[in-house]
Amino acid sequence: MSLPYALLVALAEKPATGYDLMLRFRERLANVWPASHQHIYRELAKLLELGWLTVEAINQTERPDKKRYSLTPQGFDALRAWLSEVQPRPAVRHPLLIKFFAGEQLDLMKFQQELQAFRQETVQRLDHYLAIEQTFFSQVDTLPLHFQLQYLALRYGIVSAQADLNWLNEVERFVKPSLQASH
Amino acid sequence: MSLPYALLVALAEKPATGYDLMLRFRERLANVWPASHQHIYRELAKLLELGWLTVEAINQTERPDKKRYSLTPQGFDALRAWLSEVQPRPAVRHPLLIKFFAGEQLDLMKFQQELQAFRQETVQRLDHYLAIEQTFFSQVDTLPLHFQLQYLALRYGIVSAQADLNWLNEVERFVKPSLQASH
DNA sequence: CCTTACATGTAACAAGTTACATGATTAG
DNA sequence: CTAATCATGTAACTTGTTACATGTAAGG
Repeated sequence: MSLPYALLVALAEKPATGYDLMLRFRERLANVWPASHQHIYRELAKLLELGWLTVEAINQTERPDKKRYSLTPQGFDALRAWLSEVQPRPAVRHPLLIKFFAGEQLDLMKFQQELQAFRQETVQRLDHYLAIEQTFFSQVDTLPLHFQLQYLALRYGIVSAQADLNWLNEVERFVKPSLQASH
Repeated sequence: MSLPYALLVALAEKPATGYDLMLRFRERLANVWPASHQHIYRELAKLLELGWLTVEAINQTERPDKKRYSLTPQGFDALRAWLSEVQPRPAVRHPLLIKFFAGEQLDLMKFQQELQAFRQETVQRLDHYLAIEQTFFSQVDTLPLHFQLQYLALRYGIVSAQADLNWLNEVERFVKPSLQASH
């Protein structure tokens, strides 16, 4: 739904190949809109057919040939139109939360382990984000707006991860006593 | 991916028709796993074919006939197996966040409006959750564990919505000055 | 020698959304 | 009279994942 526009955003900043886009998505947009190379190539083909992109073939001898994509004027128009629309909040489907409705069927020991795993993953993700914050955005107030905005997208990741951890603490306060009572 | 198991969870608690399930999903699982009636009916058919459910036809005169689904022993086994596996954290794809990478292309006035819209929606959602918390869970410490767990799923919604609002405050601190500077 | 980086794709499948379809009853 | 509730579905489409496919070069 939004992947084509995420690609337009990336290409509006700078023309790129599918491979470049894959790397950029992995580095900077993993938190915002994860995308596989297969998916990216497929969408690029569609955008090309829509006339929103143009390609330029680049022949290389040492490396495989590549294709550099850029926005056409229609591509820029489509992007700006999308940017002006209010986008709906995405539905969050969280498998872990389903388990909170399983009642009797739930094995509390296993459940506790899963909560631990989720916590660890969240801590790692948070540390990763905090490291980026430190190295790239310690002087964020002096940076131009477009960098500040990227910083705020990172902050979304940080704030969400911290919220998840706070919630996990709450969960433990309820689950731990029951675990001990049961044996 | 997880919808079939969400259905098993619901049916393990109490046998139900597709319509019942749609209502339960709308009321209690909207935050956890939103699902349309079409999707639910389709998945029920699959689960039936897998042998995880049985149906019982109920003929009515005043209302359309209905079908009540219940778990088979295999259904219970499949559910417990799934509950014991660690589920991967879902990828969050947030269209709004893409806009934070749009730089020059972004119309700051429109963007500000979208942020306002997101804030309003989030406030409403939060109020809704807080109302549920008040009316059903004010005595949560005295409730049995399976209700406490459902409460914690609600808490996830509350904590996430509050985190979103905190983040929106941060965003405004950066975006508002730029808006004023630009005219 | 093995893995990673570079570079591009096709095909099959799974999951979710939207549109269409039908038909009775009840509440405002 | 109109909308909502009850009750069940089919079909087309979009989006995302996984598996398969190919081939060179550089680094450890």
